[in-house]
Amino acid sequence: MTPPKLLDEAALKERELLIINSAVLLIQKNGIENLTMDKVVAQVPFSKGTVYKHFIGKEDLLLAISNYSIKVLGDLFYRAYQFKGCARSRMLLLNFSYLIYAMLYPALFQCVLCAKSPNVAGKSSEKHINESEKLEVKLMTSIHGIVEDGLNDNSLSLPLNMDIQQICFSNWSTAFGAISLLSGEVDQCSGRTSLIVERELFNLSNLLYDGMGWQPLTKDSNPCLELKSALDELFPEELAKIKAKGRELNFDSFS
Amino acid sequence: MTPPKLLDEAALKERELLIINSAVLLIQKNGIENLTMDKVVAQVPFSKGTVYKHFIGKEDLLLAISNYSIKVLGDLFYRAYQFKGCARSRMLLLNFSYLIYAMLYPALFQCVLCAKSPNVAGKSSEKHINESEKLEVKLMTSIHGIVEDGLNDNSLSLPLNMDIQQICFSNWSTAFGAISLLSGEVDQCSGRTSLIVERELFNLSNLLYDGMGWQPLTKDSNPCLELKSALDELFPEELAKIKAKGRELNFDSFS
DNA sequence: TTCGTCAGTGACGAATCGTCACACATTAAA
DNA sequence: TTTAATGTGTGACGATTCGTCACTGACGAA
Repeated sequence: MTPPKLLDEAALKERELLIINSAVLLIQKNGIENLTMDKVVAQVPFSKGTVYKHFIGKEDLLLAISNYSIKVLGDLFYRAYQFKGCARSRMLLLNFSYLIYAMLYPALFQCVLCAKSPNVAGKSSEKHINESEKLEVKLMTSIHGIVEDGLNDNSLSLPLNMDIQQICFSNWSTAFGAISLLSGEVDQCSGRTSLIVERELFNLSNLLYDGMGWQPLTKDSNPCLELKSALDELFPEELAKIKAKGRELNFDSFS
Repeated sequence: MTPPKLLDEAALKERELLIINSAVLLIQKNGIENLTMDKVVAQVPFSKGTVYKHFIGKEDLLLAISNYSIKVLGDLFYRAYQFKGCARSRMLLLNFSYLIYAMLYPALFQCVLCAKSPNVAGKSSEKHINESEKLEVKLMTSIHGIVEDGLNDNSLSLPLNMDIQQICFSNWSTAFGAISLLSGEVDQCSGRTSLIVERELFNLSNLLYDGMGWQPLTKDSNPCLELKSALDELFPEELAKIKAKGRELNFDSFS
């Protein structure tokens, strides 16, 4: 009479990942707006009913993809956090890991943006929403850690009326604004042709840190070269993949 | 044999605006994702075919709504640009006019974000795309003007390796990042509850201006109070409307 | 009056969504 | 082994939505 559990947890997870990966491939090929549950089902060795067992709807699948993306980004952030060097340099490095992520996985980046919209979050399952919140906390952990390192080595002091969380948010929203406005493939703003995302992110981050009074411990000759070599050391594979896509991080324009 | 033009331009424009307004009302009620051409047609004294004469598809309508929104925002920006006071204060004021816009017309704000996505831009008519580009130039004009005022009165000097356009973009993306991350009605990030959008926008903008070395000409005692009174003077109706919605700009938390 | 042109119509096919009645598999008890 | 109960998987189905297109009617010119 005991209700039998026929499926083990691991198989379910694996299947979920398979569905997510198939959906990501479809998004990369057709664009996120043309993602169709029917197409996903066609790509996958399960029927529609089974897919809907995992995701209560299209939006729920989208949120799950977003969560998967945030895991990927969280890994990049953590690597930046763990890198050698002074806190300010690592924070800049972290922002550039965000840019690398946006350039390398534009479809994933877009999924995260879409998942933020209330129409998606409102139609998703509690399970995936909770997971989303946990993942974002983890994402913030790396930023938080770097800020605390900066506070501890006295290179950074909290500005008036600001706490650590606000500092973290400042950095996050700055990077988010620059990257989301500039990383789109379509030139959205006219006259924006002269804006180069890596250069603006570099300048904007440094303006922000200067505004905070965040001092680099190493009075290095060229912070741009320092960033470049750190990126080469920390993200060699990612940079190679970006190069393979024909889009290269270019630091020559602002030496 | 001459083909008769039976419809005058003005009537067409008026009808287009009627369709747009009906669509905006529907978005406010049902959310942007549930906007349906059928529903729009039902709200409007025209048939589907006529609506499709004006907009080649749903995305084209969305872009048209976005353009309409940018006009509204452009007006707010221009009022901030024309206001009295030093350049830095007016730039801060402009950023807050952006926040007022996002709070007052969340549906419009969301439409602009959506219209940025390639799937919308890719399916829109040349006519609306061109209009979009022109409008964004106009939007940037106010920002550009304030920066030039700052340069002219020597309160601001261009940072190393940055031109006016990059300064403009810095301010724009900073405001965009903070507002788009925090103005959502859903608390998206966990732990974000302690972040207050008006406070973070204030702090972030000032950090940026400090980083640029942008000096306020008036050594006023309290820049926050100065902003508050400027907003009261420049946007009394808008602030009243926001109050009527139950959401008030609160400056008490960071006096 | 007759014809040509154009604004306007709404029924239609295609595509998509999510559901549900049913079929199959596995285990426990008889 | 048989039977019952429950978990798992299926894909046909109705409901929506999209954008089109053959048709109607109004108006002016010949």
